[in-house]
Parts: sequence; structure tokens; C-alpha cells
Amino acid sequence: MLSERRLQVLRAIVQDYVGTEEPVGSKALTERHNLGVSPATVRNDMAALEDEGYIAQPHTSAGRIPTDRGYRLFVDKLAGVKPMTAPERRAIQNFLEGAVDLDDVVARTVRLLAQLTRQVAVVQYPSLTRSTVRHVELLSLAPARVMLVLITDTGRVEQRMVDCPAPFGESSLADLRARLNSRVAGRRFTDVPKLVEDLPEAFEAEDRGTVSTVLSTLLETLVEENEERLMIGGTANLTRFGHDFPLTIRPVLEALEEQVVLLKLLGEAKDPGVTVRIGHENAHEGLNSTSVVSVGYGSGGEAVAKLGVVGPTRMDYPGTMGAVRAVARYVGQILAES
Amino acid sequence: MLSERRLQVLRAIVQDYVGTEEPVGSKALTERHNLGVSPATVRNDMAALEDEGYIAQPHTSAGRIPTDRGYRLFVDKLAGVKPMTAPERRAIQNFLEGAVDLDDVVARTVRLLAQLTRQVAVVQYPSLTRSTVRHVELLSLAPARVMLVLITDTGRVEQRMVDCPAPFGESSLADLRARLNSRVAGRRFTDVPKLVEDLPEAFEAEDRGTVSTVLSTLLETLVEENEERLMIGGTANLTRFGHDFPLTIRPVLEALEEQVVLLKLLGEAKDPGVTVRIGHENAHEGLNSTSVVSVGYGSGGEAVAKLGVVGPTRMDYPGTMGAVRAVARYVGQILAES
DNA sequence: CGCTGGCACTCACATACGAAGAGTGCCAGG
DNA sequence: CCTGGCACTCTTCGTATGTGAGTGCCAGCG
Repeated sequence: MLSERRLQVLRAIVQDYVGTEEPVGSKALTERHNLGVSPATVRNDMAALEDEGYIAQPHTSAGRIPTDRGYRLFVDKLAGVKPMTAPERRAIQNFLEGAVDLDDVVARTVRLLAQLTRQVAVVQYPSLTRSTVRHVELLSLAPARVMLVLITDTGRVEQRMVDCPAPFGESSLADLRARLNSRVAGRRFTDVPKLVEDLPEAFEAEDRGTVSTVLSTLLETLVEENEERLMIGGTANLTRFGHDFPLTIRPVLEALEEQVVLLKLLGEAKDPGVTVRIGHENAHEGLNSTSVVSVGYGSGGEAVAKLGVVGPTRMDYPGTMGAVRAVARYVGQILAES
Repeated sequence: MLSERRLQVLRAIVQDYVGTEEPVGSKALTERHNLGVSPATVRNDMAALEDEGYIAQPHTSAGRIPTDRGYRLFVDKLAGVKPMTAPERRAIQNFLEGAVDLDDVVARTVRLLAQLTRQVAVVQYPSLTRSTVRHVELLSLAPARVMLVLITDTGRVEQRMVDCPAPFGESSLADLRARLNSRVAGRRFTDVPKLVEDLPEAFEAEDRGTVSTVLSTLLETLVEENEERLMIGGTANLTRFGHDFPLTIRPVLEALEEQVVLLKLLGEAKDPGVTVRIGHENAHEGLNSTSVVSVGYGSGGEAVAKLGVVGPTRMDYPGTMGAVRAVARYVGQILAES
């Protein structure tokens, strides 16, 4: 177990390194934080911290920098979440309130997060499977062509074209629309398959094929793979990464373009609170030198999606966590209102 | 006027520089292209080309690189558009055909363009103002709350929440829906304001306020500012920009995040064919070292939106132009089918 | 036992110098 | 108008050297 002072030394190292972006030495440490001991003592502590794997030196006779393990300890034990100031909270609220539709909410959230944290922001659209159905609309565009429109309680709208095997009359369509809505409106998307499975039986033989086609399109829309969308922003902040970044930035940009990777990344956050994954804790190789701070958000008590930021492992964790948490909270409010 | 050979020299310089990314000297030129003259002669030609402002040397006693003006001449007079090969065309078509909805079409187009050109791809959603109305749907979500859904012939869907000044009955809603659609279905969005202006008069006094509110929301949705959306991708390709790129890549990423800037950029392309804007021809400062290749696309004869790529001025213009043109053509086809 | 000051040691980094090489401009001759 | 030759200019790269930050270790002190 590390002594109290050694933990303080680690905290000081993390703070200084995050601020200066340069390896921090024993002398500088004692000057900037009054630890009450001499550089030599700090050196001993640093040697111990290095043995434990919390810090490392890039090369002999340079200062120390925190390792992923060091940041982990810092986040878990040494630092809290820095709450937003009142003016900041007001600004967040104001900015989000101007949104006209869900796309706009998400777009604004991304910009806000990127600006607040000066990092790359990732916001997942409210998940379909975790939402409830507000309305299902069917529009006849041609005799054998129907547009299916799905609307969730979070304001998300999905649409699909359906090519019917046989012409489908206006009255049959109205019938299907009514039956469908009476069964699924207000229900969770996950329950929809069971709720509609016997629906074709209620129709005339000639329409049954079309009804089945419409329903299967509906169910397809709910399949996990298609339904997860997200928006990213603030990639320009990647340029503040480090001096060496040709090699650093490339894999990150590539990872950010892979929606699948990002969704996994956000999905891993299980905790009800803010989740932090540091450096190599991220499964994806390209993100080994980044940290991901994420949290769920939702219109009610339950999370319907995730949002977060991606930044260098050398980041201001308390501040970032505070910003992410605050934004998630306000987005949830906005969604609940709409 | 430049002699034929000098133009050939310029063409050779552009091609070599695009290939090697390094300033090209007179000796290397004569070796790789059989111009039939000696390096000394080429040197004279190069001096002339430099006087005219088509090429420049980064520093004394280095090779020459093309200037923006040089690229312009190359694009206008010295190079054509390189058509895609048959397998490439098939691949494009196959890839786009798997799309399930408009978002998917746009997303796939972005990925395709980025991959084909190895540059940053930008695709604008089909414009509302240049499309026609397929259907307007009104859904009653609460007594005094209506959702407005707009569907275009290109498959684009916009929705807005409307808070009504007074409760609005199902029958009035159905009435409004029917009247609205009979007036605007199949018409161009730009004509909608005139077509609906007298609509409130057909309703009872108590509903008139609500009808006006719904209509004004509809018109707001059509306002230029809100209706232009776009998607970008392939930003990882920016890392192939140059060796110096901290300074190069930053402003480009920033510009790409400004939707307004990008829309202007694409909007400037007036030509029915492929438009190329080179380096300083781009109004936005951050894009002074990039070229933008763009083209309109549309479901019918007319362009409903633009797409293009952003890359270094040192790019393979004929190949890029070919890819952009081909993708635009196939996207148009896909949209026409849906 | 823990803290401290002192001291020798190690590298990264910056600066300077020199050689190499690529490329140019110019000129005289064909 | 083209060509070979030649002197000149700079960038680039490798080597050498000095400087300084930072370290590890040790002996002494409270």
C-alpha cells in the first residue's frame, strides 16, 4: 500500500503533466506543490511509484509521466468529478434549448461537448430498442408501395420503403395502421415482435402477404445493427494531441470513422455514473493512447443511449467527467420535454 | 502564349509532383518523360513557366512545384477526366444498391467517395427547396400537439413538433391533412408557400389559429438555413497530407466542422459538370492549401444537391474528377429508383 | 527509520561545422 | 533554338561538442 504522501506525489505529477504536457521532475514538483519535503525525498517516492508501475520515464534522466495505471489510480482514488459552475450550466441549457428536432439536439450536443472539453465528442442517437413507440405511420405512395414511418418517445424518426407483393388498398392500409398502433403505441420496442406476430391473421388472404412484408420490414428496422446511429464532432481538437501526431492521430481518426468500434466503445460503459476507459483499457488498438469518458443519458430514469468524449490519456479527468455528466443530464431533460 | 512543349513540361511536372510529392528537377523530368530535349532546354522552359506563375521553387536550388495557377491550367487544358473502369463502376453500383434509406444512401456514398479518392468526402443531402413534395403527414400526439412529417421525392424525411394554440380534433386534422396534400403533393417545395397561404380560411374560426401554426412550422422547415444538411467522411485521409501537417491539417478539420463553410463551398459549383476549385480559389482561408472537386447530383435531369471531395492541391485531378462524376451519376440513379 | 543535502552520472537537445548533392542560371558553341 | 559545361547556391545530413535537467545513491542528521 502506498503512503498518503506518495499518493499526493502521484496526484501532483498527474496534474502537472496534464498542465504542461512535459515530463515532470522532482525539483519542479516541490516548487509548485508544497509537499513539505525536499526533492530528494520526492525522488525516493517517485522511484517507489515507478516500481509499482504508476509512473514511467520516457528516457533515462527525464522527468516522469503517469502510466495508464497511474491515471487509473488518479481517477479512482485521487480526484473527484469537477462540477460545472452555474454560468456554465446555464450556457449548456440555453444552447440545447434552441434545438428544433432530434437531429438538431444531437448536433448541438456534439458541438457543445467538443467545445466544453476541447476534445472529440461522440453522441449516440437514442436507441430504438430501449425506447417506446409513439406512433407508427403507413403512407401509400403507389398502389404496391408503402412508406413505413416509426416515431419514438424520444423524437427519433425512422423510415423505410416497403415494396408490397400485391396492391394494397387505402382501406386495408388504414385498417393495418389502426390495428398496429393500438397494439404497439406506448409499448417498448423490444416487445413489438411478440405484439404483432399474429397480426396477419386478422386480414383477408389477399392482403396477408403485404401485411407480413410490412411487419418484417418493421422488425428489421429494430435490429440492433441498423438502429444504432451516432454523430461525432470536434475532430479538430485532435491536433492538440501531441507533437508527434502523424502516428498518433491517424489511427484515432480511423477508429472514429468506424461506427461499429465507437458503438462498442460506448456500449462497454455499464456503470450508471460516468465511465472512464484509459489507454490500453480500450479494446481497439488505435485508441490505445486515448481515454474515453462516457455516460448514459435518457429522457426518464433509464438510459436510452450514451454520449462521451475521446481525448488523449493526458487529459483533465475531473473537468471532462464533470462536463460529460452535466451535458448528459441536460440532454435528458430536453428529450423528456419534447 | 506558351509553346506546346512548355505545356507538356508543365503537365509532366504536375504528374511527377503528384506522384512523388517532391519538387521535381529538370534532370528527373527528362529521364521519366521522353520530351526529346535535354535538361538544359527544360530548364529554360521551366524558367519561362516560373515567370508566368505556373510553377515555383520552395527554395533556391530545389526542384519546382506547381502553383495553384499551374494546377488550374493543368485541369483546364492539359488533362481530361479519367473515366472509371468497368469493374470500378460495377463495384460502385453494387455498394450503393444495398442502401435501405436515404441516410444509408448518403452514408454509403460518403464512404465510397472517401475510399475511391482516398480523400475527404462531402455529400449534401438532397435539398428540400429543389425537391418536390411526396407527402405531408400530420400526427396527433396529444390534444394540442401535432407532429408534422415531410417526405420528398428523394426519400428525405423531415419532422417537426408543433404546439397548437388550441386543442385540435382528429377530424379537423384529417381535413387539414387531406387539403394540404391535395394542394402540395407533387409540387416543388419552392411553390408551397403560395399554395397554402389561403388555407386557414377554409377552416372554422376555432381551428384557424392551429392551422396557421402548423403551416408556419411547415414553411420554417423549408427555410434554406435549416434545410441543408451534409455528411462527411474519410477524414483519416488527411493524415496523408504532407509531412508538416500539424499546421496544414488543423484549419482543414476546423473548416470541415463548419457546415456553413462546406455548404458554401459546394454551393459555389455552378457548372453542370465537375467543378474544381484549387487552393486560393477557395474563399475560406483554412482551405487555401486544398482543392475541392464537386458536382451536382439528382434523381432526374436536375441537380438536387452536391457532393464532392476535399484534398490537397497536389491531388490526382483526372482520377478524382472521374470518381466524383461516376459516384454522382450512380447516386442519382439510386435516388430515382427509390 | 525517514528525511536531507551533496555528488557523480546519464542522456536528450541544441548548436556549430563541414561535406555531399541536387538543382539552378548562364554562356558559348553547334 | 538547342545543348553541354560550369560555377554557384542552398538544403540536408552526419558528426562533434557543450549544456542542463533529472536521476540514483550515499552518508549524515533528527
